[in-house]
Amino acid sequence: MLASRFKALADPTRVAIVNRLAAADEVCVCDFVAALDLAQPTISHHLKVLRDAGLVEASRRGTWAYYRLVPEAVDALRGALSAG
Amino acid sequence: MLASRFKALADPTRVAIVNRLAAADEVCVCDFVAALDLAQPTISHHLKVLRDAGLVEASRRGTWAYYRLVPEAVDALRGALSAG
DNA sequence: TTGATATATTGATGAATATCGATGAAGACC
DNA sequence: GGTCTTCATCGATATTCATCAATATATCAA
Repeated sequence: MLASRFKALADPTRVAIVNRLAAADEVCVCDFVAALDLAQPTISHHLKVLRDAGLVEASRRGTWAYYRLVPEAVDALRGALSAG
Repeated sequence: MLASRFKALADPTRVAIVNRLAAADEVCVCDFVAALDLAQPTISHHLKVLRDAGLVEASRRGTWAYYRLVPEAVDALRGALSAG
């Protein structure tokens, strides 16, 4: 659905995550934990919400997990805000 | 804030309201009540959420209230989904 | 195998939210 | 004035959500 994707952005922490991902291609989870002032499980929870919404995807390389935006999903949201 | 505007869209009913407003310039509250299958106070509540978020504004003409989108606010959301 | 580090999941709790019925406020019409 | 219609607000309730502590999983190194 569309609202479930907007719902994934209905939180300051998750907007901050998406902003960082829009700026840099890939971001490590550890960077989010360092940058946002929240416990690690909380960050992990927010990343899961964004993953479940299809807005981001993750790849694991060694011990680290890297997240990036899913451009089509972001485009879909942009489109929903346009007339038509 | 930005997330509070996304939060205003984090509900199917409110996405439907915004969709209708994007299609027609102005929509009467009574039309929302007729179209969406919810009680009138519930519609009124959702319209207030959108008003508080600055996404829509209302004008009263006689007994009826007409709602329309605030283009700048919608543009701000679109912009937040773009890089930069 | 043992230990250390990086993420994810689970469980609990307090706060926020969607919904409705009842009520209030304000205009239109007799 | 009195009544009807339209919309907003209030009060109550059930559900959802953000957060953390504790624990689990996974990878690497020694």
